[in-house]
Amino acid sequence: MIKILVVEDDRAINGLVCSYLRDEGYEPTACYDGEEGLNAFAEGAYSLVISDIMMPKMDGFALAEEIRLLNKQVPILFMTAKDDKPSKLYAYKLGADDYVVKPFDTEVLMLKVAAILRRAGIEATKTLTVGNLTMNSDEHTAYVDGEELPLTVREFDLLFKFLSYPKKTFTRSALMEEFWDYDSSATSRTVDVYMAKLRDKTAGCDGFEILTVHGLGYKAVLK
Amino acid sequence: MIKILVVEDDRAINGLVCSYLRDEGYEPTACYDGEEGLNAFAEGAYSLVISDIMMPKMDGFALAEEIRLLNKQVPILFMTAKDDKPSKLYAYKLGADDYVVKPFDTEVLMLKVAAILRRAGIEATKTLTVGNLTMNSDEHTAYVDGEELPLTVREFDLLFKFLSYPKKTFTRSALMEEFWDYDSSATSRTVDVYMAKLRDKTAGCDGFEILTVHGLGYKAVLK
DNA sequence: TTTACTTTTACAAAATTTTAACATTTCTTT
DNA sequence: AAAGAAATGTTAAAATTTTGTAAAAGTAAA
Repeated sequence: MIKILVVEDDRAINGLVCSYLRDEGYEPTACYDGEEGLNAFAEGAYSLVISDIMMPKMDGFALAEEIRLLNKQVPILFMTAKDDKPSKLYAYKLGADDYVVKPFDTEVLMLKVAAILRRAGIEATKTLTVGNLTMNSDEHTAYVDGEELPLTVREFDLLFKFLSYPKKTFTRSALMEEFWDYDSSATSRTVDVYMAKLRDKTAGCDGFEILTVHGLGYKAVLK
Repeated sequence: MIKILVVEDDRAINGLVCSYLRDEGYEPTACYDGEEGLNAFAEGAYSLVISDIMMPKMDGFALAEEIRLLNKQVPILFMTAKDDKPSKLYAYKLGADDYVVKPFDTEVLMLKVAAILRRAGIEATKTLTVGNLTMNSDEHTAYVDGEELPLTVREFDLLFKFLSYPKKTFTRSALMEEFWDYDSSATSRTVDVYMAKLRDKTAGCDGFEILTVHGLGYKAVLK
């Protein structure tokens, strides 16, 4: 699933954009100011940031500068009412990938999103890379240092989920609900067995670690 | 006939690529530097540009920029010895559709060409060659080492699909949806029977293998 | 009807999932 | 700090699910 961060203080516009993105099969996260956006970005692994420019607390340009410190590659798409050249130029200087002027056609926005992702090589191969591990959800394969790491479907799904949301703690029941059949009678201890398997199989990975959150569940943390 | 512009100063490589393209049924035009390539592009209606990056007179990036002024859509595929990230990113920014690093496998290049044309909605090749197997979708025929391999319609369709998207995993239901009648009541186990048949019939093929992705479906991998 | 192809069926084989038992760690209470 | 309780780690066998395959049964075209 391709995660997109939407930062826009106008709740109506934010909701509209997110809803269209969801319809297109993306996984949007809504934030309502730059500060919130930056925090969210630091937490999750986003493939694209769509941001307004004029916002309270931290404007879009400041947000982009901060994001660039964290990640030099993630594409950024600005939405703005300003149509003057200076800010456009500034946006491109910050490595913005595109620029839509409000009011915009949501269809145009979706096309731009698809184009940006394609250009960034994200859509083509739905891959996730953490350290020396690369996972490809199309191929359902994982590679460590270029060598294939055999994972069963359930192992793959769990690991992909954990690495898509680094630092987030997942409870056993949340995982069971998401990845097991609703009528599965399996014990939640089953999850523990999978965690042990994943820890074992990913022992050679240098970019993350699966930690136990005693009394709650598990999480992956980047290192 | 699909016209492809090949811009590459190394005459040996240029000739090789053109010859393979011709074998696949395309109509390649050879140019030996960026300037020549740009002139040729302005003259003819090309469906795809394959270009080296380091060339005399005008390099591949400059050529791509010029071509983008003339045509915003034509797919561009770069060939290069450079494997560094900056130039890769720059290439994508220019709207490159793909990127092969020299020395490359001509077979891989042909598959990429077919994939790009398919993505661009341009009618793809009628023939597909993987190792000693050649399939022709027009005639619905397959040849292994020049000898005809008898395949039924369904077998042909399935194999052609798998080899068009090597490494991609296809679920049984996705295959049923694509190749079986909407009202077909056939079990998804039917797919398994076809896989067994294809494995049997393609036992003499040396370029690929049909693998089971337990719990998901099947995929073809090149070897 | 014959022929070629498709689908089902049934059983074997393989792979994965789950359980269960015991070991270890972490937390809580004293 | 120590003991007990609770949660988690680990492992291998058992249970279940998925897949391989051959042969029978069904279908449609020549």
